[in-house]
Formats: sequence, C-alpha cells, structure tokens
Amino acid sequence: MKRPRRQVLERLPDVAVKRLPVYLRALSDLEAQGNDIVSSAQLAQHTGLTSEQIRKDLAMLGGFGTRGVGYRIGHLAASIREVLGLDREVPVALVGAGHLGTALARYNHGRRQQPRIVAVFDTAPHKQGERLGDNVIQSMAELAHTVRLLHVRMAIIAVPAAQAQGVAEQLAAAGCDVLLNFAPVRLELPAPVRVHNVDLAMELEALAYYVRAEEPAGGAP
Amino acid sequence: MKRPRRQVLERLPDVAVKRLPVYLRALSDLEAQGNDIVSSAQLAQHTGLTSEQIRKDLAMLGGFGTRGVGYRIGHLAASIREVLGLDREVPVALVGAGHLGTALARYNHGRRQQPRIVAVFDTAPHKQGERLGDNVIQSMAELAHTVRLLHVRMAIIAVPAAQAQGVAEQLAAAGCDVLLNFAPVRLELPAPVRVHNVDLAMELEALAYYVRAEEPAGGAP
DNA sequence: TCCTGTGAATGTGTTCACAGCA
DNA sequence: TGCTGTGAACACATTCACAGGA
Repeated sequence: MKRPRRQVLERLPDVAVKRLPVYLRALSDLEAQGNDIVSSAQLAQHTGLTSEQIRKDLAMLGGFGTRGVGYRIGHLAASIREVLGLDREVPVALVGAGHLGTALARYNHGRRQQPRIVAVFDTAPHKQGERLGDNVIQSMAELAHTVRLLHVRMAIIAVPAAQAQGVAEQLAAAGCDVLLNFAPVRLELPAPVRVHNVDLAMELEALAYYVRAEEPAGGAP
Repeated sequence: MKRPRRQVLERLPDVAVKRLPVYLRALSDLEAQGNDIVSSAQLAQHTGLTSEQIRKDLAMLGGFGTRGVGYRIGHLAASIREVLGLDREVPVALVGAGHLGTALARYNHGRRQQPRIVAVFDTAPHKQGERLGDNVIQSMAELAHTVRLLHVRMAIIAVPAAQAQGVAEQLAAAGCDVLLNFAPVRLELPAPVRVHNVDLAMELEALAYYVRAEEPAGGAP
C-alpha cells in the first residue's frame, strides 16, 4: 500500500523534467527567428507557462541567466540538453513496426534529435529485412544481441497488448531500463526498470471529461 | 433534514481525471476474471497506485463503496463512465490518415470504447473515399459540415506540424473545443478550446533524463 | 473483524514579492 | 532600468491515522 519514494536530492522533479523539452523547442524556434537572447517572459509567451515557473526551473539547472538581460539561447539550450543527457548518443530500440511504430520512426527520422532510434524489431517474418527510416527491421531473436551490442538502454514498445509483457521482459533482460510503452497493458517489471505509459484510448477517455461544458439544454448556436 | 446526498464535486482535479481511465481498465480486467467486488487494496495492486489514493478518488466521485466489503465492480465502472461522460456518445473526429492516424483508428476500432471516431479527414485526394476502420476518409472541405452534423466536440490532430494550426482553427470554427494534438507545435487557439498535446519526440527527450544514473553493467565514463 | 471514508498532517509544486546584479 | 534568482506564502496533492458502518 505504501510506495516508498526515496528522492535523492540533485534530482529534478519529474514535472520539471517534462518541461525541459518544451523549453528546448521554444529555444529552437526563437533561435531560428534570429534571436540570441531570450527573457523568461518571452519564453513564457512561447510555451504557455509562467515566467516565474520558467525562472525556477532554469535556476534549478544551475542558473546561468544574466540579470537585467536574459538567457543566451545557445548556451541555455546546450545546458538543458546536457541535463537531459541529450549531449551524448541516446540510442533507442523500437519494437513493433506496425502503423504506430512506423509513425514513431518517421517522427524521429531526419530531425536533429538525440534520442535516436538505432534498431527496429518485429515479429512478422515478412517485415524483417525491410527498411524503416534509417533502420533495417530485425527479428525478435536478434533483439538481445543487438540491444547489448549498441548499449541501448531505452526502448519503445509498439506491439499489440498481448505481446507487450513478453517484449518488455526481453528488453529488460537485454539491459533496457527505460521503456516507453504504447500497449494498453500495465507492465510488471523488476524494480530498476522505469516504464512510461502512453495509452491513447485512456487519453481519449480522460479528455471526454472536458467535453461537457456549461452548455444549457437547448444548445442552439 | 438530512439526506444521503452523494454529490459529485463540480470539478475534479485534472490529476484525478487522468486516473479514472486507469481504474476503468483495472475494473474491466477484474470483471473479466470473474470478480464482482473489489477492494481499494486490490485496485492498488492492479494499478500501481496506493489504496488511500484510490479511496480518495472514488470518494470524490460520490463514494459508493461498502465499508468492510469493497466496491461493486459493475456499479463502480458505470459511475466512473458517467463522471467522465462516457455513458453517452462521445463522437471524435480524426484529422490525418497517415500512419499515426491509422494506428489511432485501429486502436479505437472494435473495442467497446466510447470516445469513438466517427469521422476521418485527410488532405490527400487519393486517400479520400478509402475506408479507415469504420469510417470513409473525407476531404478537408467536408470537415466543417460533418463535424457540425455529428455534433463532434472532440478531435484528434494527426497531421504534419505545418498543417496543424490551420486544421485546429477549422476544427474550432466547426465547434470542436477539445483537441488532442500529436503535431509537434504549440497551437494558438481562442480561450474556450482546450488542447492536450502528445508530443512523441518530447516524450523521448524527457525520458532520456532517466537513462543516466549508475550503469547496470560495465559502463564507460 | 473487515474495508471505506475523511479530517489532519505532510509533502510537493507554483505563485508572489522583492532583493540583487548588470 | 530590466530581468534574474530566491525566500516566503500559498495552493494543491498525497499520505497518515483513525472514526464509522457493514
């Protein structure tokens, strides 16, 4: 019943971590517009967050703004990437080359992104050997070897629900400890593995809550 | 005069709303296993949340557990669906029939789900007229008319970034006020429209943060 | 006894207000 | 002056501890 949560200081709160990529994109936009310096107020406009929130977050990363001026975009972006670990190679394995897997691979392909898909696996024999983005689809039998060889620690599970648990276990056994799971099942894995779930059906269900506003009965627009 | 008036709060906190679909799925699993009654402790096991958390949430919905016993699965699930608005038709429009859109449509197809995709749109003329799940792909020109006709208030944006803002505006103009946006851009829309973003690239970037720490095996630097 | 429901205590994140520096 | 950085106040969410009904 009790979930012990040992928070080693030095670690950012999860909510802040989720915001860092948002800053990264805003910075990239601003840089593309030719800016060199940005204030927390400008970032607020571009992200929809408050300027105080942004200053708090950025101060947590070490605080490298200049009072009275703002943040140097290039420097700030580099710092955020460093904190997130995006300044190194972050190899990702994608399991499942169906429509969702393909969409993810395309999403990732080409962009100057760092978590980069370096291996794709699928159970369907007829897909194996085909290309998907920058990768050739491999069989599940090759998963353990490839994942270990490429030092992959992060993986995306885009397989049907029935296969997800098995795939997750194979990934964990091969050394992956951060999983992004799109299958609509709760994965049971040993402690060090962190699972982040994205469940599109649940997402829609939750959103339904907000589709009932103050619409009086005779809703004639 | 005292009446056992079980009143649902006017507005549930967003965090709680996000958990309701989780309960719904756990309940559905438990029901499939032949259970009739469930305790908050059992739900905790199935969801990974704490039992206190669960009791708080369920009490917020009106509290219909039986002390010393637990919750009646069927009744509880029905209540959650009602709170989320899933006891009525919740028609959804899907814009973009690429890989992501197709994955979403498949995800939704067949399951006894309530936010149901009732219309699909795409710009590509060669796709128009094709089937996707239960729907025939329509042109963007038909969007406004169809959305209004079917009283669609919720929409999924699964188009390239460059088109997303335009699509969002068309949807909003046609009466959609809850959008689920998969395009990697921040949408600017008038106040009443609620946008929920799912950005897969950002998701990966944030997760990269958790791929550091003590290497499981012989790491490098 | 069981397990729910809930006030109280705690913890966590956000906002405020302003000090401090360019 | 302008904008960052930050302690303090606040709001919210979670956990605890136990009261209360089956």
